[in-house]
Amino acid sequence: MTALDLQIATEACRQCPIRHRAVCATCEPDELTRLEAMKSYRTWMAGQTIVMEGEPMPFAASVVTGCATLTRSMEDGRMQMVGLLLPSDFIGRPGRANAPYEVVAATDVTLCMFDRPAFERLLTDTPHVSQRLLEMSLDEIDAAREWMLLLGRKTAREKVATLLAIVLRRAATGSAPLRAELPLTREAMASYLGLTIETVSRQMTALKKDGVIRMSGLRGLLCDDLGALLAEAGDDADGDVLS
Amino acid sequence: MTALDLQIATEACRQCPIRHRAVCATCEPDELTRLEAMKSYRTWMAGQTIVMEGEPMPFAASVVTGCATLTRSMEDGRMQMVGLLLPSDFIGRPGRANAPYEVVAATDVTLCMFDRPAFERLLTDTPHVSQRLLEMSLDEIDAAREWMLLLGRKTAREKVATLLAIVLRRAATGSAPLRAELPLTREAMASYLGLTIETVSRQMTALKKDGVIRMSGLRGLLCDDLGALLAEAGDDADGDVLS
DNA sequence: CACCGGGGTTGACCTGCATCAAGGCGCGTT
DNA sequence: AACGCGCCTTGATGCAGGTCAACCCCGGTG
Repeated sequence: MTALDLQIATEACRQCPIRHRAVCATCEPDELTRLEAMKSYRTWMAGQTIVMEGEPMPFAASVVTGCATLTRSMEDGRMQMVGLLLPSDFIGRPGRANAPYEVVAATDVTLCMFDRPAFERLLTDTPHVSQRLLEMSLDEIDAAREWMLLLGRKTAREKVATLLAIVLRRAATGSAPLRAELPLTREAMASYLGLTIETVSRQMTALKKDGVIRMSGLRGLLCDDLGALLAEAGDDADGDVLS
Repeated sequence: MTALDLQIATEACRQCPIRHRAVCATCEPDELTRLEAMKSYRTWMAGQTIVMEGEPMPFAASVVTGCATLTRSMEDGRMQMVGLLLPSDFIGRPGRANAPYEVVAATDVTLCMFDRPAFERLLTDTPHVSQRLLEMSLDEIDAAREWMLLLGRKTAREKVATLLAIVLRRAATGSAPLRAELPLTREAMASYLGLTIETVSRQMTALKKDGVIRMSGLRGLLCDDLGALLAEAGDDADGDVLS
């Protein structure tokens, strides 16, 4: 996350704590003051668990900076990431006290947290908030469905290319070469894609060898030709993935 | 769908057109009359396309009887089912005119359809409706995440067992042997599970051979021991899949 | 009756990814 | 410097599931 992004996030935070992003047109003054009253900030370091699977989740929150992951696991230890939270994404569902999945900080992460009971009261009181939350949920459903296509039908190479494209898109600075900091370890990438670490690694080197991407260090990702990357991703060049 | 189910569905329909299911506690008289005014019914036959991928979708709807599927496809023809709609499920997102995926009738299917502009007006007017829709969306997100775990990490045998368990659960009559009519062809099952037809077929015969399930005809599914089936599914015996 | 066509099953073979194992690189610690 | 530890890469090998092809079953139709 660049200094500019941080500034934008905090700027927006004054405007609309739920989205932590550009002003919400429908924000109303009384909602904002009530939200202000119940919010608090907290930071986790990369790798720390924010909520354990099945544990009570006494808050709802939105991501201010950094990156967190939602993960479901099976008894024998197999794991699948089921949510990737970047700045402005929202965690926690009203009306459910327990988290059905583990929430982990992928990078250092700062959340803007809302006391759950107070937040639920706000929801029932003010239609605007629940409508905005509805919209965000619908976006999330679309993202999840795109993700299912990836998990169910794409090859390893397409999967990796798709993920890299998603990251580049979210971090887009505008002018080529596109440049982004990978917020995920190889392990997290594998978990996202339904692959193993080794396969992810092999596909990354293959994409490098074929000139589709370049790396500067382990985390620095550059791409001269997003079109080529999207072609590798098997998407029809739109890929409205991940809300 | 049995005659009893049908009766329940129509019964509930008078009560709450959105869910087409047990009475919604929060239904209010004026909402109901407005919903009544904008709704209409239509039936499709098994195999018919209800909405094409990318086409305009001039309505929102809820499933009254039968079964429909949402499918995303790639340019080269690979397809992945991303939604399975059973009675009481809802299709169509307010605020988006075009369907991002294909909707197909898996069995003969009857929808209760709402004119989209009118429905959107109702949404902004009455908070209850959007709150109920929010709840349903959140359930759908949870189901999608469970589904991702299946697509990303489960073996073919586990996938098939999981799907059969889901169907049995939704059709549950209570007493063993559990009995259900499979609403899906092998092709649709394969599409749901991210497998090929052949693999689904092989796993089905394997599960039969191992005494986990029995079939009466191609569509009739019986199970004497749901616990055994769930064990094969790799779930920790809860599996709150598919809302 | 023969014919056809659509859905399902089964077998033989192949391949893409997982698995297992070794080694490299960067970094903090003694 | 030497060591250990995370994280990543690379190679060798195996297997689950895809692919291709044949065949079955069943209901509809001329």
